[in-house]
Amino acid sequence: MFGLVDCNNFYVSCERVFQPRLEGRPVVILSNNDGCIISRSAEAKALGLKMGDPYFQVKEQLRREQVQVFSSNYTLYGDMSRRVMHYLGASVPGVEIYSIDEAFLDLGGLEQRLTPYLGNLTDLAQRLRVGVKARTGIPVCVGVAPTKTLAKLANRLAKKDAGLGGVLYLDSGARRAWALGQVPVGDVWGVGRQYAQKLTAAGIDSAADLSRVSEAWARKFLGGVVGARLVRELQGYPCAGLAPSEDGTLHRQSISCSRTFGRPLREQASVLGAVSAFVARAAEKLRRQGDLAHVLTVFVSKNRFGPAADAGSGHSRSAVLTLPVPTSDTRELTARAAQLLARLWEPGAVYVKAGVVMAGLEAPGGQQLGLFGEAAPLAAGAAGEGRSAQMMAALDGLNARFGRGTVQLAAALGPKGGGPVPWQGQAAWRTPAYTTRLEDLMIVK
DNA sequence: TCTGGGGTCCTAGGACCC
DNA sequence: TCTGGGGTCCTAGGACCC
Repeated sequence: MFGLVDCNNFYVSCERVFQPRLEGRPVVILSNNDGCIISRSAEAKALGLKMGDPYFQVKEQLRREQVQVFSSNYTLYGDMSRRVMHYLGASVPGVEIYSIDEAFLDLGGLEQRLTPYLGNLTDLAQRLRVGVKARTGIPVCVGVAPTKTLAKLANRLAKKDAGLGGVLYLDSGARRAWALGQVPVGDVWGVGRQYAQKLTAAGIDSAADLSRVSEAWARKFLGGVVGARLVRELQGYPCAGLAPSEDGTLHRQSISCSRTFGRPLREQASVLGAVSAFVARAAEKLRRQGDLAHVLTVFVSKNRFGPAADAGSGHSRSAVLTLPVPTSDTRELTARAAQLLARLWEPGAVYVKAGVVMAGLEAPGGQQLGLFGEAAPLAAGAAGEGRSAQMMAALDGLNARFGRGTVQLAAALGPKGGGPVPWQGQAAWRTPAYTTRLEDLMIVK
């Protein structure tokens, strides 16, 4: 049996924890660069504001309706997320962190172990909900069902129907059938815009309808094996297990960093500065995960909304490099990224965004084995790697202690003589890092 | 003027190998 | 005339997720 815990309007909820005056009022959080709406309170949703609405398009409405607007504060959200996940991890046998605001729970066999005193899985889910709220201030809903897909569906209903008290357990065939009938096919986990269109055109409107299509049909029209699994999961046959997240962190298979610039850039030096800063950030994440990258990608994008951007595609170009030796050294990665950027560069072009992706991640050590598994005789190289690791550890230590960007490569610095960094974007309404910066600690007088 | 960022998995096709 | 069948790796692209 799976549980799915989902934080309600997570980013808004995080802000509300530290600003109780926001309770009951419409609140939205904006994406990086204050570009789009990415989190909305229930009151904001009721005003018709949509996920992804560009800020400049709804600016007037926000002002008129006195909506409280905030830039995103990922330092705060990340820390709040850790607290929620830690509590969940301490409360049930297995937790898979699915995203910053969602976690799957392993509730297998738990029903049998619950005593009359402890109650059933609904009671357990209810206790978790109350516990998270009491310890972190974050409201959550819980869905419980025999498959992940059904747990997501149950969670969705628990969130929508206030009468359920934030928890829904699909404990019988009858209840599952009822739940499937409640949910439009486009709201099923794994059905996006394209598939929803295809499905409704075929007369499949609800999750219940979708649960009745044949496997062959699902394979043909819903992306092959993915679609087949999706339908099986709706029928109650689990196709995915729980992958517990060790020590409360998420291990990723690729790590990236990308940003839309504060303003369009046409000078290669400026874009190189941005790319260097992105490499530094991504390499930091890479080292925190304890991995080396074998594959490096750099991409640059032109404005995809401009008049020239017909057909929508072709606004982005990327270059990929398989590194001779996997690394997490910012200096090595920056040099390689600069080469890739030079390869991509179109003179005269105007770029609005760039990014780097590190993939082919592996733990140190494994890559040095020779053909027959023996340690390769790379004494000099190994010593070099030791020095590199020491240097990077020192870099990370200083930046952790004195703030991000205290020590960085010259390539990632802004223009000489200070002034605004050309690639840095807007964050006009960012709240303090209440929980992670001593200077930002809330003082209660 | 202004339209996010960071992920996952799967498929298909080509090159190359034995 | 006949035109294998595995396998790998790589790239590009598509769809989805929060």
